[in-house]
Amino acid sequence: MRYWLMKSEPSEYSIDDLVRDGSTPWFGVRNYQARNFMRDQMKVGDRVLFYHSSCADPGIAGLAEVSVAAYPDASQFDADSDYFDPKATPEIPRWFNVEVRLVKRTRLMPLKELRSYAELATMRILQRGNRLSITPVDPAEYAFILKKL
DNA sequence: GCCAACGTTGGC
DNA sequence: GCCAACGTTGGC
Repeated sequence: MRYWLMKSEPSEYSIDDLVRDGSTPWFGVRNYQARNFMRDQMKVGDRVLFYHSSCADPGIAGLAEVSVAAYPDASQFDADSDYFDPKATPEIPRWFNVEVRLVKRTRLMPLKELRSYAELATMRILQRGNRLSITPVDPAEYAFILKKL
């Protein structure tokens, strides 16, 4: 089993939305590295840290798990969508998404707190210039975070 | 709103 | 295939 951190802007999709929906397709990722993680590595049952980004209180807001393996992201074919990609076709899709299911809402564990733990010093999300919206999390880092939540 | 970091685009 | 310009991310 692998562990991941997935960022979402709460103004777009928050932990409250996931509590309401139970599960959701993680569509709209338009970065190749993040796509490759979803398409090639994420498996049903993988654990996910749900992270709020680009907001007043960035941090980990809940736990989720991969509930459906990657399949072509429907929004790439939708001309009315912000995520439309004219170069993608159903025969040769370019973008994929998994689905994630809520495990539980947690307290908000702020970015500042994450930075305060020496145990998490090498976490991808904490490195300067990090922008990837989906990143692998080390099992030891995941276990440490779980203990602190 | 600012700005550093980084990915993508497109001309050559 | 290089690389400058441009756009986006995301914390502050």
